[in-house]
Amino acid sequence: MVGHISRPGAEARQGEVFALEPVAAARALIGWTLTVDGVGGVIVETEAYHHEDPASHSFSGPTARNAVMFGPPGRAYVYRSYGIHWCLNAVCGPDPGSAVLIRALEPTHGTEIMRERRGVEDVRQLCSGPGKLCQALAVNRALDGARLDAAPFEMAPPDREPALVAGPRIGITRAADLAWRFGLKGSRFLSRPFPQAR
DNA sequence: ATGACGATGCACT
DNA sequence: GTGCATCGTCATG
Repeated sequence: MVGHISRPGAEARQGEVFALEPVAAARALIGWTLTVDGVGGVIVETEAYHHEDPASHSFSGPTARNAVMFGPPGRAYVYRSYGIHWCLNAVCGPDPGSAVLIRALEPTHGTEIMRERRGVEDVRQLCSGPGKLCQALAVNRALDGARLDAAPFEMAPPDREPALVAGPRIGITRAADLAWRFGLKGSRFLSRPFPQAR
C-alpha cells in the first residue's frame, strides 16, 4: 500500500522553500512529510550547507560528486558517506552550491518496509540519522539529481508552523560553531538530542 | 598510481 | 563514552 500524501498548494509551497537560502530552507523543511515510493515520514532534523561555508561539499567548487549542488534548486543531492552510507540533501537557495541535509524523519509511511530494510524493529531506529533514513527509504546514487517534486519523491507541507530548536551541526570539523542544525522541538526521532539552551 | 580524509553508524567498555 | 569498518572522492606525484 502506498498512500499519497499530497495536499492542496503543496507544489507552490515546495518551490518557495527550495528558493530560500539554505539556513531558511533548513528551518522551513522541518515538519514536511517526505516519502520515496510511498515510504517515509515527517522531517524532524535538517542541517544547512551554504556555498560559502567551509563545511559544505560545494565550498571548493564543482566536482563530479557535488555537480548536482550547482544545478537547479529542488533536486536531490545524494552522496556516499564513509564509504558505507548514503546521505540525502535538498538543493536550495538563490545561489548555486547550497543544500539542506535531511538528517532524521519521524516514520509515518511504510514502517514495515523500513523495518525490513533496516533490520531493526524499534521505530526510533528507522530514520534517526542521515545514513539510516537513506537505508530505510532506499535512497542511493540512482536518485542523485532527481527532482524532489516528482516520483519517486513526494513532499507535503506541515499543517501548522512547527516549533524549532537549533544547535551546532554534527560530525563536521570546519565552521563547527555555527548553529545550522535544526530540529522539531520535542521530537523523539532525532539523530541526537540538541544541547540544552542555557 | 597512491594516499588522506570524511555532512556515519554500530559494537563495545 | 571510545574504536573502527570501509571506500568513493579528490589532490598530488
